Amino acid sequence: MVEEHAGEGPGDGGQRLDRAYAALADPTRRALLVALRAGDARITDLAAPLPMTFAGVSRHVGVLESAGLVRRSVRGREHWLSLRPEGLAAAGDWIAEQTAFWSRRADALAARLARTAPVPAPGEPAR
Amino acid sequence: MVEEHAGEGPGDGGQRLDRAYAALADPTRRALLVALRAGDARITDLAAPLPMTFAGVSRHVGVLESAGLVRRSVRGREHWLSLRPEGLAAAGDWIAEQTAFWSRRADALAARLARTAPVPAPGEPAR
DNA sequence: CTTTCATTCAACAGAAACGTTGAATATCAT
DNA sequence: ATGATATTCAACGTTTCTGTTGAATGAAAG
Repeated sequence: MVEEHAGEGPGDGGQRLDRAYAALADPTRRALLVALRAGDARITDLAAPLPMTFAGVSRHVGVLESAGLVRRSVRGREHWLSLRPEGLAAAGDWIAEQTAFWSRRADALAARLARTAPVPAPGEPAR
Repeated sequence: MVEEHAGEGPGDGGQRLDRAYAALADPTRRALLVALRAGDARITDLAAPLPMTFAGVSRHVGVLESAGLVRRSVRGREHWLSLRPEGLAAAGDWIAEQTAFWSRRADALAARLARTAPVPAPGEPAR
């Protein structure tokens, strides 16, 4: 038994998640993802508006790629980037699972309170 | 105008998000969050099962705290940690917003395809 | 008051990240 | 072939992270 707790996508030991969150932790990289919502783009296109060297952006793109957040398709001399929704979904899922757990606990607690005590005010924070 | 694009929680320039994702990028820190789902705990309790120095864990807790993912309440000589759902929610929201955007686009595209038949592809990537 | 417990702090070494520069590679255009 | 374009790669300096150690602080217990 390997203690596969708390939804770290099976297989990797959470390294996928490590890279995804590390990738998202940089504002430039988040900006790249947002830029790609407008449609696929070459690295040149992405780099143009950014206050950074082309090589710098190229690196960031590499990080996003190996985090599984973008896909690259090489077309001759130009590399086209596109979003990879599954990647972000995976990152979102871990968070979702945590918050779901909390909600469940919160609900259970609320239910228990509602059962055993004089209900203070429906819906309102019971203070 | 400051280009408040794409849901970076107003006020900070995304630094809150930076820290949250950076915090989540570390497996030890994620483990701490998971551990806290079982209930509030002192740093000693959290450190016990981890293959790391107490001081090391203390540092990680500090990171989680300044990322807004946990709350600390000092009680005499012991520090009790609890989860801070709003923190994770904020991190989750950015991701959710992105994926929502994609879904909307995907839906629109699907609808268009269904309506107009062999439309090649909007924008560049015409294969 | 002295000891134990819970925690931080400071200094350190090693590793990784960020961005730059200059050179290398491969593709397209003439 | 020549030259321009799109991109990576390697090396570098700086900064930030990770974890350790040893000392310092402060509260509880004896």
